[in-house]
Amino acid sequence: MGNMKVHHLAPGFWEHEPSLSLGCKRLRPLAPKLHHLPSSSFDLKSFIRPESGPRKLAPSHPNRLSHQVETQPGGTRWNPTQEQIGILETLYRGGMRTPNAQQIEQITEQLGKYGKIEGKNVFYWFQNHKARERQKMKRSSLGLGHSARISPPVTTITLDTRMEIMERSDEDSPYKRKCKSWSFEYLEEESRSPCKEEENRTLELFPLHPEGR
Amino acid sequence: MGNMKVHHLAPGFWEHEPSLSLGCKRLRPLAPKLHHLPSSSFDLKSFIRPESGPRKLAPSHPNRLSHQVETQPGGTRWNPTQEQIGILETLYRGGMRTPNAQQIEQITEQLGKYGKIEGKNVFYWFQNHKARERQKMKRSSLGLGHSARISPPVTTITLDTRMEIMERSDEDSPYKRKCKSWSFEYLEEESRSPCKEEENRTLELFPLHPEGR
DNA sequence: GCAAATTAATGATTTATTCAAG
DNA sequence: CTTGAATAAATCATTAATTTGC
Repeated sequence: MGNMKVHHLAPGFWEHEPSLSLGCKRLRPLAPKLHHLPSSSFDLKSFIRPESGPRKLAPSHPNRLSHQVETQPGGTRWNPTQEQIGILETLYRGGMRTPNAQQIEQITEQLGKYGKIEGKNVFYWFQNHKARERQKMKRSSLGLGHSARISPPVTTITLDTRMEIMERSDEDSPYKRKCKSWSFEYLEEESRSPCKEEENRTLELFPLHPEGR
Repeated sequence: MGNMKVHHLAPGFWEHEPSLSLGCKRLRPLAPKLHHLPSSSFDLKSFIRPESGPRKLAPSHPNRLSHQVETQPGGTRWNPTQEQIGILETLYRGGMRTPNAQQIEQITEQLGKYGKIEGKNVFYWFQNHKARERQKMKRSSLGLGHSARISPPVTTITLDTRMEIMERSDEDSPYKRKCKSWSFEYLEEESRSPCKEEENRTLELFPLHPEGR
């Protein structure tokens, strides 16, 4: 549940992503966690946003970077630029394995300077990279008993504000649960489906059986 | 792990649901829970909209609701009310297995009438329920060969706008990828750790060692 | 009758797999 | 074949429901 998180409607709210829409789907991030108050209204409504919005983030110049088309065409999947990968790997080597929402947000912001990117891409990158390093390691361990027990030198990198890395365990300890936060997002349906014309049908929610089990 | 949750709301929030039951405990009680708060807030506020305000909606009467106490903010985990579960099960029985973002949003909105809830709770509920039904089925299949091959009647449920149930496959076909939704999540530090006082430390991002192994 | 201790459920995360774009 | 994206399985953790001792 998976994991998810949130917002709304007002125009111009979510920032993320520039316009677009097209075929793509968007997501929504959000949801912070809450510990305390949640504001009342939830924010849930927000989930989806269709569209467009204002963007934000990358302030100025989108640096142009390496390749990457941005225009976005049909939007498909994220295609990281060299710079983005370099930064991510640096972070990974630095010990980061499962960044929290805040960290993801900041990393995304940084990487946004080099090309289009969303928080989920960062999230997935770490998940995949971690998993694949693990496989790779497992595979190679079979082949040889060499151990490179030495841990790599630690480098200090600074990314904007308050981002810190947790301690690094060479191995990446699974299950180290602490607290967490979330964000949820969702993609939007394909919607290519047939009629969608009716915006608010106002149907009723559930029909029957109120049973509560 | 804990986390999130929260509740609170102003008095008169939860509403709906009047009556209730009391003694029944059957399956899930209702309950309110809450503890105090961890606090922390992230700022994802950016994400979310802070609403701040005490707005709220629940108009009128603070009905007494099912119980669910809100008082405490401490958020913990979501505790579904009878009504919420009933609705979710109805949808599940109707064939819904992996609602998309839009659907989650709408379901959340509806369920919000019966108690506090967030989109992620809905998302998780479907994940867990689906998985646990699967286990249950698997377990029982071992015991007996009886088959209850009959599929439950299909019910068509409509939720507000454009929400339709997808076809139902008795079994729930895995990997039927279409679009999806996501979730993001992450941990927040325990923070109980020693100093955390500095909000913006601008720490460095990662410790060193570029070597990743 | 209660409340601590135990157990059963089930909400929330994390890890493992799989699918598919490029 | 590499790797971004998603889903499912495995776990962890917290709360409801029971049980047990006084």
